[in-house]
Amino acid sequence: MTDARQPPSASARRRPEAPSPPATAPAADTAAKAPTASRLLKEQGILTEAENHFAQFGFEGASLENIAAAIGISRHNLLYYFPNKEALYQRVLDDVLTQWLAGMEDLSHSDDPQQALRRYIRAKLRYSRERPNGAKVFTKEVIAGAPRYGKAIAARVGPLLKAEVRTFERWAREGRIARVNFTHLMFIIWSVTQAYAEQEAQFALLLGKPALTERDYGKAEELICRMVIKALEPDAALDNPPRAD
Amino acid sequence: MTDARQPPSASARRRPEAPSPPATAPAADTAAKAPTASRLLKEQGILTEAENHFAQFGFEGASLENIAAAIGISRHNLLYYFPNKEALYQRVLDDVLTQWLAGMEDLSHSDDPQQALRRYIRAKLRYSRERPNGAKVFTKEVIAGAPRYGKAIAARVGPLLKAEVRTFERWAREGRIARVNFTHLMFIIWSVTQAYAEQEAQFALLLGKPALTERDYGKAEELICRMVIKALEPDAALDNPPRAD
DNA sequence: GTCTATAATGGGATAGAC
DNA sequence: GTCTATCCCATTATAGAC
Repeated sequence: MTDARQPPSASARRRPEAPSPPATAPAADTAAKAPTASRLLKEQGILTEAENHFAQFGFEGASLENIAAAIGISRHNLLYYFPNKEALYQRVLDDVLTQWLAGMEDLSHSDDPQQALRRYIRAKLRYSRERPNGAKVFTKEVIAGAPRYGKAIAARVGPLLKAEVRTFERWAREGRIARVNFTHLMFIIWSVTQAYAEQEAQFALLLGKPALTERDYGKAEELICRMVIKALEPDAALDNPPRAD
Repeated sequence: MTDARQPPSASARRRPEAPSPPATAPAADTAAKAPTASRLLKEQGILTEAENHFAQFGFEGASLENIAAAIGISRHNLLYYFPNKEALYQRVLDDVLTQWLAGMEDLSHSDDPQQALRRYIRAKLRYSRERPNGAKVFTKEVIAGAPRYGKAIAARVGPLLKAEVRTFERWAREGRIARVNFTHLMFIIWSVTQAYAEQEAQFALLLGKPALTERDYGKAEELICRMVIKALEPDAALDNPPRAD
């Protein structure tokens, strides 16, 4: 953890504005809130830092003061870009969820169960590795009972999960996979893949390493895929009990 | 406490001889100062409430004021029983870890891989159901990078995990289970079983229920066991198990 | 053991400077 | 449009009085 936290110096931080305004189409949208590339850039910087702090301290524990200080701006400057703490938090979670749901849609559109699952697990693990703090913020929110983001989870994840389960059930009817409880299967896949983001510190600690390597993630992927795919291997012709959901 | 951190030297560990059990750390303070029964009772009440609050708000977010108020005492009365927030937090985590490690020791002492794993998964899921807040506090600590409890994890979990992996490797040598990465297998079992504590809110939300029922936990247990046991079925025809080393 | 005072922190609103 | 300064109020850790 780079803790090169520096006190917010009172020195004036004059950043020259973008010297050349986009002369191409300035009049396209007259007074419509121009996205202003520099603003988007700064927002992104705030969001990244906020993700780090929310991941480490949770919603209550994180402070706007520290988030702002970590990127060298004042708290009031931060509040200019996001109206309040809650809005900043919601944006962080929105972005994480958007990334995850993209991977889930891919899963539904495939037509080869094994390959689709392998791809999904691989993608989810890659997110965990590349953007662990997003997963951490999400899990902390869920642990607390999803008091601030529960509605968004129900609204955005619920429908996709149902579609996913329907896809699995179709595959099961076609005899391509065994009929297990597919909802719980998704819960389990989520849990495991996210654990490699959230608990990286613990896993690395127990492996005696400073951090997990690409090889470690490869081993995890191999084992997770093995577990999922073996569990979904059709039970041959032993018996095919139509299991109640 | 005891900084028994040892690098996982694969070289210095040649003999599979049964190692002397690495003296699990005695649970916190012993009977050094004869605590009265009423004091123990009050301590337990504080610990239970602290577990709830730390689970919901994290270390930074929880306040001694609220914990004390929830059980009808003053903050200063609480501070009489626990010197500060940090000590209270450590005690909560000590108690959780003690419970988990007991289940792990049982796993090592069994002689039937399948039965042992089923029992372990069932026990871990039962903990998740009966005492979800302990798991939540633990996971939140790990998510934050284990800044306050990392040493205890390394000292208490590490040795047991190694013993566990050695047991699995013996079973694999005997051809009773397939040879997978057993360390990651344990990581995965932990992640999944704990997820049913930490993420109960999310799972229930997505199932459209106010809370998970015993049936839900039963379904989870069935699927988790299936995944683990199928993944450990010896590959038989593919490559013959290495009978002797 | 309980109650109260103080200092520090943090979120938020408003006004105003570049 | 972007950023800073001042004020306000709630919360809380800590210390000390009773």
